[in-house]
Amino acid sequence: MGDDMADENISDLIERYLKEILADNEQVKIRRSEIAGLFDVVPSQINYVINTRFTIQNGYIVESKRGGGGYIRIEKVRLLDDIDVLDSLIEAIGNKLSKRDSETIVQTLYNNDLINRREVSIILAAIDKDAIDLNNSDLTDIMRANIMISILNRLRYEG
Amino acid sequence: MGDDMADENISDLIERYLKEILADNEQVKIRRSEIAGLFDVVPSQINYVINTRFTIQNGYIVESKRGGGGYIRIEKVRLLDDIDVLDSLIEAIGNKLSKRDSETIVQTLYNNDLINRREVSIILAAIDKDAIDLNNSDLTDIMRANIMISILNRLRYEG
DNA sequence: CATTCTTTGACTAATATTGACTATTATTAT
DNA sequence: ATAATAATAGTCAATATTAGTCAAAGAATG
Repeated sequence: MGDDMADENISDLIERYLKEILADNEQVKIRRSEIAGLFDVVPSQINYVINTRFTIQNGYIVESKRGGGGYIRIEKVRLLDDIDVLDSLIEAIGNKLSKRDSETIVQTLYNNDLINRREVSIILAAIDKDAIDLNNSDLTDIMRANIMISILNRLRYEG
Repeated sequence: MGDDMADENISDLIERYLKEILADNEQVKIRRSEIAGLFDVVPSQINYVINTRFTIQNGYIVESKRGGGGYIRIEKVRLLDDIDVLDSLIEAIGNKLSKRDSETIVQTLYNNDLINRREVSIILAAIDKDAIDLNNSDLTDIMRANIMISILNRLRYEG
């Protein structure tokens, strides 16, 4: 597996194409079918490329709209200098998250000056037991994990 | 292919046109067929734009009259105080909440200076589709409603 | 060979656009 | 006054135009 450009697959080419645009622009807005046509692949392959290569972990956020004039927009975000705390918290959460552990995490965020008091209470409201309760404590813990990870990912970048 | 806005759909253009007028005026009074002619669309598309983009949740009230000299008037409403904004938003949510409506609500919170940009994005992260998805779109909308109400209630006494 | 990554396409979902039909109000004719 | 007509706006369902999901097939990797 020499790092020869010739043996790149099409997904890699599409990735490279988009990243070249993103080297000069904060964001790129595409019509899915256009890019698919440009590389002669089915439209859903664009989703594959986005899902595997433009994730939030890599510092991209993706927004889209369907219908007439629809689009996919990929935006580069500036990651914070010190995201180690966030990354290790995300790593530690896994699939499920208890109420108790979630409170520990929020406390850690606050202690590390990653969020302020007001943000503490917004986050606690978002994962409040009564809000996300599903009459199934396993599902509740899964939901809490998902929401917390989503918020932690958001805190990884500026703006 | 950077951040150009040239390829919006017509409904977005009409929305933008009306909001530009509303930036300088408390209200805008139009003749439906005139605006339709201006953008070369059927008159009922104006209703579509109004119903999807100038709802009460977004801070507009719409009044109209048929017959000769008929019109549509869009008015920006000024909600009395913060509690009123929160109460009417909570009232409007009900049992389920779509992604689109949730974005409108967050926008309204921001427009009324109840939350800042960072809080906007934390809240959006908390109700992100991928975070709260349960492979059942009805349940997703219920979950989104619950979380949003929980957050709005928190803001209600958080100041 | 087993596993993981890529490619494909059928099906689904969201949003926009159109137009036929309806409802309301104003104006004109009787 | 009343009835007919004209001039508006509203509703709703059909169609068009996008993007998303998912699982199966194929390719690459180790």
